[in-house]
Amino acid sequence: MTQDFALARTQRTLPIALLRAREAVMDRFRPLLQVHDITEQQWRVLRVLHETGPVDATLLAKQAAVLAPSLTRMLRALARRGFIVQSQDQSDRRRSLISLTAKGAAFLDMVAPQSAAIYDAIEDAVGTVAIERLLDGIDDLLDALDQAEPKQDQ
Amino acid sequence: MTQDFALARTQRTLPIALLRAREAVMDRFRPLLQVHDITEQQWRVLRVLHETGPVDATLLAKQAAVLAPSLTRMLRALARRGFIVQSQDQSDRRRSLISLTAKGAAFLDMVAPQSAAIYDAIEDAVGTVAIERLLDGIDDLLDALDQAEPKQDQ
DNA sequence: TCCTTGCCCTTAACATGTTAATGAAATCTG
DNA sequence: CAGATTTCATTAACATGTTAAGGGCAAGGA
Repeated sequence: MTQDFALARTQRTLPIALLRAREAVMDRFRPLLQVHDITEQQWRVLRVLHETGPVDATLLAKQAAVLAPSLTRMLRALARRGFIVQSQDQSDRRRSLISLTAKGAAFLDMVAPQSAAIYDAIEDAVGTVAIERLLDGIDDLLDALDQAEPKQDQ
Repeated sequence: MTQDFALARTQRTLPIALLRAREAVMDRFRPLLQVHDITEQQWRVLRVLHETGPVDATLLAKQAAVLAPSLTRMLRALARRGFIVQSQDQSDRRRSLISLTAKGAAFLDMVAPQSAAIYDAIEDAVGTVAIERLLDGIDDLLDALDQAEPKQDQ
């Protein structure tokens, strides 16, 4: 009873394949994150903050690919550790500006080389060209999908 | 301050790119899942059960790409709705065999065409060839990663 | 100005992700 | 066969995903 109707084989569908790929990649990073007592999502938030400088929560959430309610909780945790500070935007008091602290930047500088080394090992194993092809394929997928269903943002 | 040290641009790394791709695809399925009051993960479990027939929890978890503790909770919910039944394997009483019920199969048959239609729309938007290339690229990634770090399973 | 609308962030509630620990059963080892 | 080890499933504890709702603020229209 392999495929006797309209559904594709589960292992050969985008959602599961993308999920598996992500899990396989993240498995390489998990030990590092665990040693430094930080979650994958928190690490993404810190990296985006480093890249962009102070930003409001909405943009930060989008860039780090976390949902707003998750970000609210994570910021509490990151602030408790002194990695970020949150201040009110004076020109629009609904907005909250999030900034990396010196302590947060130092943490990033400490972990970044190890993170980069893991990524390099992945590139060695998979091949830089193959990874670039994959990233390009994903970009094309994203473009095609929001071309077909044009959301208002971006 | 775009990239002044070892870390790559976040938007151009495998973990985030794979996550975004998955989100973009799942956005298409979410309305359907919501209408039928089922989660994405529960839908995966039902589909795998349909494909494979009765299986033990460990294999089911692996095929559906969910963790064992999550599966335990989900099976409780799916059993409550009468979609699956759980029985003890007599040859190994640690194992629990999970089977799709007639009601579960009927639910699958009802939702499957709509799910397939959404997938077809995605294929139309993205292109079958591009999707196949992406899936092949992911397969290569997975192969390369567990070649480099050979786990005992599979 | 009032008031409606929309946006930003937060909270709530429930489901899943993640790791560690546990009990029960099977397997291995001496 | 007894003790140690491994495996299967579950539970626990905490973090995040997901949707809905709410409060505060901004912008626009009558």
